[in-house]
Parts: sequence; C-alpha cells; structure tokens
Amino acid sequence: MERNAERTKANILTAAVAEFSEKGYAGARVDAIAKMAGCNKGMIYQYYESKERLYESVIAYEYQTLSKLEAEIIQQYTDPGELIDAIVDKYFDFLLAHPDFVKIIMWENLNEGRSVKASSTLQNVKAPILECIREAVRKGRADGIFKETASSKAVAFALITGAFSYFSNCHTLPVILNVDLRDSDFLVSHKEIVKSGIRSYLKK
Amino acid sequence: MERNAERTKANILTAAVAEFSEKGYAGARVDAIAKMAGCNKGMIYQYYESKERLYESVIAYEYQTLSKLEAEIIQQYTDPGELIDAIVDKYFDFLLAHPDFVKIIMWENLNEGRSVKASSTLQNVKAPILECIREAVRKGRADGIFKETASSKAVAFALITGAFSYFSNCHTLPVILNVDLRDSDFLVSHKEIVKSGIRSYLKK
Amino acid sequence: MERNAERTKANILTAAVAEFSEKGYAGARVDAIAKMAGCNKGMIYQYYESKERLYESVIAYEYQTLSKLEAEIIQQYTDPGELIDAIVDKYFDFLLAHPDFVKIIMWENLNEGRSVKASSTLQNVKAPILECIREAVRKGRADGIFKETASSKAVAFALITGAFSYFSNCHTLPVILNVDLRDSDFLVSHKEIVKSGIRSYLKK
Amino acid sequence: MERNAERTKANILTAAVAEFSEKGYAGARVDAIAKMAGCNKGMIYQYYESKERLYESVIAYEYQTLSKLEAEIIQQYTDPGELIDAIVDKYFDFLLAHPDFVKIIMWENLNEGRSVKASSTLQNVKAPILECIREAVRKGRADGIFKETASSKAVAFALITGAFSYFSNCHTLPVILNVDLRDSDFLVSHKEIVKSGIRSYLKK
DNA sequence: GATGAATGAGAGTTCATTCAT
DNA sequence: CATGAATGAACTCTCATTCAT
Repeated sequence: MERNAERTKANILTAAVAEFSEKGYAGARVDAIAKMAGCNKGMIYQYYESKERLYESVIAYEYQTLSKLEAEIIQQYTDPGELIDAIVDKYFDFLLAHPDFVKIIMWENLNEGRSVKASSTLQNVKAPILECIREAVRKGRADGIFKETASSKAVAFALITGAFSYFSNCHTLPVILNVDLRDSDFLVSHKEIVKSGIRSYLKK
Repeated sequence: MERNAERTKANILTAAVAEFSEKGYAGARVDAIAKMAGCNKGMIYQYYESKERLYESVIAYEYQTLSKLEAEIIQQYTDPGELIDAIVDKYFDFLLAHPDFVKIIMWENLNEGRSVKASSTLQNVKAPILECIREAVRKGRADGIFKETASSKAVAFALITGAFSYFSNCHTLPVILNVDLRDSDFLVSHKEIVKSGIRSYLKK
Repeated sequence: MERNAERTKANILTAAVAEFSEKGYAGARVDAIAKMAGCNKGMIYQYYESKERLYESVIAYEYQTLSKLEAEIIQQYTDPGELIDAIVDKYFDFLLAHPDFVKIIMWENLNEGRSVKASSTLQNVKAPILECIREAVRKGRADGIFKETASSKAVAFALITGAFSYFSNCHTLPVILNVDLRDSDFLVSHKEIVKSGIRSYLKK
Repeated sequence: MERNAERTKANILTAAVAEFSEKGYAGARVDAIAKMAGCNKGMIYQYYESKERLYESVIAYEYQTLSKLEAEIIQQYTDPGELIDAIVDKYFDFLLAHPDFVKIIMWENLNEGRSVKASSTLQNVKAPILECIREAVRKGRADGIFKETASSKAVAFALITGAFSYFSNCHTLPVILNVDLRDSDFLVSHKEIVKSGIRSYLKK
C-alpha cells in the first residue's frame, strides 16, 4: 500500500465534494467519504479535523473552480452587447460542466450561506466573470450604447440567476411543465430570454 | 389536555413544514417537530407513519399552496402582454409571502425531485398560474401580438425561475455581489429584466 | 419490561459511581455503565446529558454521603479531648464503610479538583464533621483546656488526612512496608498516633 | 537530525513521566508523549514496546527517585527522637520537590497497585528512608528511650502518610477547609502534629 | 535509527422508531 | 388518544498500534 499524504488528502477532498454535493452536510456520511477516498476515517480527521471543516474545504474548493472561468473573452468582442451575450453562453457552459458547483451553491443557500458569510476567503474569492460583466457594462456606457443608469450588479444578478436556475430547478419544474431541459431548442430559447432581458435593461 | 385528532395532526404538519424547510430531510429532527407541535413523538408515527411519509406530506402541502395562487387576474387584463407582466408580479409576491415554499422546492431539487417524481398527486397538482400563462400566450397569439412559435412552456420556465431565483439565491450571490435584495429598486430592476426578456421572446 | 424514569436514573447513578470510582473519568466506559445499570446508552444521555455531567453528578452524590456523617456525637461528650478522639473514630468508620468516597476524592485530587472548584454546590456542601471539630476546638479553648492559638483548621486537616491516608494509600505502602492494614492492631496504633498528634497540638 | 538511541529513550521516559503523572494511564496519550519527547510514536514502540510497558517504566523510574533520598542524616543525630523529626522534615522536602512522584503513587493506589504488585523489582526497591526509620526506632529502643513494643512499621506508615497526604489532598480539602497549603505556618503546624503523634507513640 | 501515514477497533453521542403505561 | 421511557443501529470522532519509506 502506497503512502502519500498529498494524494490521500486530495482523494478525500474529491470524495467529499461528491458526497456533500450529493447529500448536503447533514446527509453526508464520513464513512462514505472514507470509503470513496479509499482510506479510513482516521485520515479524514487527521487532514481535515472534523466533518464541519471538511465541508468548508469543499465549499472553498468549489468556489475556486468559479475563479477558473477565464476572462479572456473580453478581448474577443468590441461590441459590449455581444460581450454580454458571450458571457451568458460562457456561464451556461460552465454550470453545465460543473454540476457539483451548482449543488454546493444550492446547499449553501439553504444553509443560509453560513459558510460563505463566515469565511473572508470565500467573500474575497476572485470571480473573473464579475469583472467581465462590470467591464462590459462600463464599456457600453462609455460607448454611449448602454444607458447611464445601468447597474452592472443588476446585470450580473440577472445573468447569473438566469443561467443558474436552468440547472438548479432541473428536477421539479420540468416535471410540472413536462419539458426536457436537455432539449437544445429549449435551452436556446431560455438563453435568448435571459439575453434579451438584459439587453433591454441596458438599452438607452 | 384536550384530545383532538384533527388539530394534533395539523399542528404536526405545521411544525414539520417549519422544520423540514429549515433543515431539509436529513437535518430535520423528529424530536424537534414533536416539540414544536406540542405533542409527543408517538403522535407523529401514529398520524404519519414515518419521517419519510411526513416529509412527503409536507411536500404535498407546500405544492398545494401554489394552487391557491388564484387565477382571477386573467379577467382583469385585455392585453396579453400586460397580463404576463401581472403574472410576474403576482408570482414574485407569492414567493415573497411563502418562504417555506421556496425552501421546500430547493430541497426537492437537491433531492433530485424524488418525492415529486414518485407521487402522481404532485405531478398532477393544479397550478393555476400555469393555466394563466398558457392562456395569456394563447390569447396573444390569437390576437396576432405574439409570434406563432412562442411556447408557453418557455415563458413559464423563464417566468418561474426568474422570480424563484431572486429568493433562492438570496444567501450567496448578494454576499458576492454586495447587493441588498430587500432594496426595492433592485427588485424592480430585476423584475423588469425578467419581464422584458419574456416580452422580447414573445414579440412578433 | 418495566418503565420507570426515577429508577432508571438512580440505577445509572449507582452504576456510574461504581465505574468512575473504579476506573476514574478517563478509564470509565459509558457502555459499561449502561450495562451495569441495565439500560442502554441513550438513557444515560437523556438523563445526564454527557459523560462529563454524569461524572459531576457522581462527585456531587459522593460528597453528599459525607454530609450524612451525623453530628450527634457532639452531645455525648463533655470533654473536648474525648470528643476529638470520637470524631477520629467516627471518620475512620465512615471511610471504611465508603470506599467509593475515598476513591472519588482521590480521582478528584488527581484531577486537580476541577469538579470541586467548578461547582459552588460542592464548595458549599454541608460537612457536619467540620462543624463538630470546630465546636470541639472552640469548647476546649473556652474551657481553658486547649491552647488559645489552636486552629480548628489544622486539627481538621490532620484528622481528615490522618484517617483518609489509611485508606488512600492502601495499595502501595503496605506492599513496601509489608504490613496488613486489616490487622486491627495496626489500625489501632495508627489511630492512636493521629489522636495523640492532635492532642499534643491542642494541649496548653 | 541527530541519531542517538540513549538520548531518545531518555527523552521519551521524561515525557512519559510528565504525561502519566498528569493524566494517569487511561488519560495519557501516546501522541502527546511522542510530541513532548520530540520524537515520533514509532520510537516509543521500539524502545518501550507498548503504552503499558512504558507506564511500568515510569513507575519504576519514580520509585527509584525515592531511593535517592539519602540516608546520611542518620549519622548527624545522636538522639533518636531528633532523628525521627529530621526524617519527617526530609520526607516533606522530598515530596515537595517531587510532585510527579506524589501523583504517580496516587495513580498506582487507584490502580490498586497493580504495577507495584506485579513487579518484584518494585517490591524490592531500596528505600533508604525506611532503613533510617527502622534504625532510629531500633536505637531508641536500645537506648531505653522508646517503648519496647514500638513498631517501626507503624512509625513509617504514620510518617509517610502524614507527609504524603499534605500533598496528595492538596486540591480538595483546602477548598472545603478554605486553607492555603503554601502558608508556611500551616505547614509547620501540620508537621508538628505528625511529629508529636509519632513521638507520643514511641514514648515509654 | 527514524518518520509519520495508515489502520481498525472502539469510544462517546445521536436519532428514528417502538412500546408499556 | 396520548405520553415519554426505552431501544438499537448508526454516526462522528479518537487512539494505540503498525508499517512502508
């Protein structure tokens, strides 16, 4: 049996992400995490001190994935409106690729954001996407395309929730509405609604 | 001590709504529910059989509150566009007034909608708001105001998630964006974005 | 199976006295206490909240046995010197009859008296024997038999430790000295040394 | 990192003395000992085989400190009574200087002397102080100063417990009696009681 | 000789559920 | 109908001990 602290610690975190995002804090089982990580419970307590702390590490880890959403797109667009559209697309893609992130954020919201509020690290997490949005709005106003009173916060909120809710409400609404979220036409329609809502808001 | 089956059963449900919406299924405690309901645990098992069944009763109960969102508004508007706007307002008001509903829906989404999917009752729950939306879209198309390809499902999805996410993301995004959701200006802006997104989508 | 909260609670305490006096706090096992008490661990936590609190209850209980050492002897003696002698005998008898008390006091001393110091109840425990000693010294001084500078505290300390150490050192010293503490001659000799030490101290 | 078997072994013992005397066998932690000793747990198991054996080594070590209580004083006194007094003083001083010894003896008493009884080494430990006492009593009887029936064991027992209990009961009795054992007047009084008790016992 | 990662048995504690009263 | 004492399985966490490096 190979001994490798780094790897074991990483395995535990990976397993914890899976377990916590699947079951939430209360529903998650330390035993299950140990089993998934291929180690025993003692290791978890050695490296993460407690279930609580491990959970916090998971939150922090997931928030960090958000900061990897690169901001390069900003250079690709000269038109601020197109830039906003591109950000919407980008964020939809990101959430689609990171279902754990979606779930963890949901758990945190139900948990009333205790971990987020408690941790200055999390509050100061770099979110390039926010910078992107801010910059797009600023540019649009400078160019005289967007109205002067447009708030980048309102845009960010609408953009993020518009994308997020497509994934966070994926188990109840579709049942009631009898729709299939994997249907790309439906996705395109929804994106279009989000984009045009923001566009209207920004328009002079 | 008064003996009253009806009342005891109702007290338990009320307490369960509070406990489950606050803590979720795994985090909820049968003891806490009994205490809140002013009865003992035996009663809970007598009336609801198990924690699981009680949870399902809570889900069903909350879905029913949704069906109380009256549909009378439909008569008040001749213009389909205005009607849609009114429905948005109505739904925001409803969610604001029913925080437990918001939370329960979130728990169910994290629970992958197991209860919703398992229960035909829940799938067939009457949601007058959906009827409303459907009717508004139908009327708009009939009047030649909305485009023929407009799907009432897309509208319903955007409308419901647009409102819902204002309340469901209330503990994480505001921290990161540094905004106050109770600020009525912010609320008005967000509603406007949702409304105009839908309007654009529907427009011919 | 009979259900009786009072009795179960009492059984737990009795079992806890045995377990804690035998093994000390760290060595005691909640499982063992439950088994001895003829109940399951849940009951212990329902009635005593935690191992720690249960231990404190045991300490308090043992201290109370001390307060049952009645003070009636005081009336039986007119001579203060004889009274002191009688108290010595009485306390030896008490300790002989209460081996759990001896052990608990020893654990507390090793525990640096944390429970005693933490609890105002314990500090204010009625110890009639102390009153007795105080009264005897006072009377002896008033009668002109004891010296004026005699301190009842010094007497109490010598008396109590003189008796206590006969039982608290019963497993090491006898081995080294090769003596048998159950030998009544040895006991009489030791009592005599304690008594005459105090008598000398008090003598004018 | 220096490799030094002797030194590591000694460090472990020193750390173990501290840990075991502070917490007792059950409360002591092997981890804590390793940390204190500046080594890792493997070393402890290499040199001492088990927690149990290490504990026994600690007991043995502490008993040996007792044998260092030199017996030279015997030459300094021609009067056996004075010699006894000197031994009392000496033993008080020894215990004051060796708090770990006091505690270990107490743990062993609570442990019902298992280690002492199990080990022939410990039973045969040289205790010069006992020799001293024996010699003093012998001499006093030979000189016709002490009574013929005087037993050196009774003297030893009274002397040792008289001194020992001043330190072993230092956390409970003082609280109840409201006295300060560091007050030198109180110490002198107590010593005097112990000495005069023995003196009376020995007197013809 | 030395390290500290890893183990597994077992400790304290919680909780859904049952059942005598 | 109602109570809350009792149960036992399962949970979080600890710790003496081993072993690959």
